[in-house]
Amino acid sequence: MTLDRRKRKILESVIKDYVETAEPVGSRAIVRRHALNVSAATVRNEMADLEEMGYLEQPHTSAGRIPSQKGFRYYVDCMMQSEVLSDEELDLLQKYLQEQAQEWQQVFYSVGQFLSQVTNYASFVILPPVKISQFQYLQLLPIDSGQALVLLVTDVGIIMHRRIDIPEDIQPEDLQAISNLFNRALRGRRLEDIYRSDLQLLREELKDRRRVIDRTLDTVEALLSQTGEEKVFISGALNILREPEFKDLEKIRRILMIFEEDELFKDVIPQEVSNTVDICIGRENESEEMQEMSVVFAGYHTGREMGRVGVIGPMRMEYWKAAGTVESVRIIMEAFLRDNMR
Amino acid sequence: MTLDRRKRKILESVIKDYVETAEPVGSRAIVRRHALNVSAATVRNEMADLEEMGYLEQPHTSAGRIPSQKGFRYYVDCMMQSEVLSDEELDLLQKYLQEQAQEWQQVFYSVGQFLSQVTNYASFVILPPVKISQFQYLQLLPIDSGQALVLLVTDVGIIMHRRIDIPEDIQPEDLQAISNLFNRALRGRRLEDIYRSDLQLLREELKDRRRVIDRTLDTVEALLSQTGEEKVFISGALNILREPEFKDLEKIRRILMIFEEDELFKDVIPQEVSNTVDICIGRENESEEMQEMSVVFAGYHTGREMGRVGVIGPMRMEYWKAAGTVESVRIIMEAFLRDNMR
DNA sequence: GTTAGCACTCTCTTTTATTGAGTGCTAAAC
DNA sequence: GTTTAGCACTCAATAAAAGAGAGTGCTAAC
Repeated sequence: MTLDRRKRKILESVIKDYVETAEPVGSRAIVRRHALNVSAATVRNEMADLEEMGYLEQPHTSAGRIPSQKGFRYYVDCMMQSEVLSDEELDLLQKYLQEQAQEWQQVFYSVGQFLSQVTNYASFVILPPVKISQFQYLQLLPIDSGQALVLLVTDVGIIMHRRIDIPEDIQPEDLQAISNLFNRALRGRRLEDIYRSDLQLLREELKDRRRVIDRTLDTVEALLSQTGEEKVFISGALNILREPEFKDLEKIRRILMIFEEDELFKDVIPQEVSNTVDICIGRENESEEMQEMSVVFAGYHTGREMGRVGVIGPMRMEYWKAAGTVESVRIIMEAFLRDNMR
Repeated sequence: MTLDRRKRKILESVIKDYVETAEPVGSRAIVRRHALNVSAATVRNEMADLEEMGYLEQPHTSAGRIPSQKGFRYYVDCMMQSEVLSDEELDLLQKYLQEQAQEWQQVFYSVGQFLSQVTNYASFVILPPVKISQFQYLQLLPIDSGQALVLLVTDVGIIMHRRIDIPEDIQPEDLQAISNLFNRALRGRRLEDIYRSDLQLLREELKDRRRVIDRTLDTVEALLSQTGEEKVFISGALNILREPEFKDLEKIRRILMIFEEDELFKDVIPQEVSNTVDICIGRENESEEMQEMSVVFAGYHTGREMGRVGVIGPMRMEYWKAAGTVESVRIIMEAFLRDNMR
């Protein structure tokens, strides 16, 4: 499992060159471009060894070598040095964040934009599901004669709303009373608990009361029913069109469709995330369609919840750059959320 | 400018076959597939005429003919019979609308989904800019100690909100008083007028009053500053990957990037829209990137505002189907908005 | 253990033939 | 005058053949 110094150097050279050129790398090219003090023939012997060990493979007999999935894995595990963000990139990220600091969701969007711009891969930011946060506040507001707004605010300041019809004769005080009713019953409860049980109880309790209460209950239920979903921001998905290994339009279409459909996409990214950068290479991905792609990602905390952030690119990926960028972004984003939001 | 019966029949045959197969159409194929009571030689002569007149063109000498842009234009203007939605399609549209009827914006999204699914082209729905609608209602709501929500509701029920910091000691009644202040001053005014002038006046008038008022003014201004944008829903953009004429990945990327960026996209669709279906074929489009695509669109009314809806596909498009579908959708959507919303 | 040398392999590119769909033109038929 | 059969001709697309070149694996010498 452990390789000697020279083999490692050669493996690294193959990876670097292949990532850059997308072409198989030959022995001569390696001695020329990387200061190996040996001849091409020696490199050839070493490469033959590396192939036998499974770290390299040959598209056909008379071609150079390309790194195998196992080769990338070894590199990532045992040799890679993450490349940290440059000062310019840090400035850029700060600018992105500054500009869009007002709205909670905008922060994630900006981070995604930054990630895809800096890495040239598709980036994603998956927000923690809303259902874990707490009910803080419900307010019924009259908007028009016969219409009211049901407004629901969570402890992290997420706001949901929907309009309902109400009888014309109802007074603002009544609406306020109903709001208070809900607030007394639900304040501080987790949304998922409310959805699962509290709402039922409340419904029992309030049976045969006013129509508006029923409507409100229904509306709250409808609003909560969506809180299980995790919002996804994807940027730079079209970058894969630039990768020379993707020529098959039907394959591209399938991948882009996953990027388009949040529900599909979420299943592509592993659920269990740690706080450190994790990497799935090629067939390590569970998803059928992602067998030729790699995912570099990390979990991030927003208070007690956890979201996921990362990039997706071809297996022939600049892992060092991607890993460093994702890691930096994770840290800066966490800090930003802690300091500027709520 | 006017073609005799037989020439029209032949032009139509070429268009139908070419749209279906994406291959140049030969004289023999025409007599075989369409019940022309003449020989291939006759058709050849007619086709030569049509080519000379500019309605057909030949990729190379020994190929069949394909319709030129002018040919499509003639067909669309003088021969086309729009194909109305089938009963199943109408049912499907109803289902889409029923399911998503709750939220104003969802309606447009559903309509877009339907359009792209039925036509297999990319669809778009451009919403009228919010700024034309009227200020109905502003409410300051305390959420947390030191935080309040500024809530702005328009006459068509669009809701905008943002959180602001407020002094801890401020009372709910104060917030209500400030809300009332704004409401008295702004109710019924158009958002764009408020943004352009009223807000300035109000600022003068309220100078040196409480900090919260200032904050609120700033927030309202910030909210209104975005109301000039027209929201765009696009569906089925990836359908273009299926069209055989699009093989060049760089070209595809440029087109998809336009679909991704609302600001770019809006410029691709003509501004002046009537209430009937309009068609831009190939180079009739102003946009550089859309020279090989066609747009079938119509304007729709939502009260006094006007939005745009339509589909985008290759020049080799089923115009009859697209035009009929867009027209039906426009009518049904207008009716639905009128009856179910507000 | 390392390296020069060389035969060998296999893709990629270029060249050459072959095929076939489709045209345009001419002359005869209607 | 219009239509049609017939035929030579054109040109892309496909297939087959030839050539070039990058790179390997192996052998033998250092």
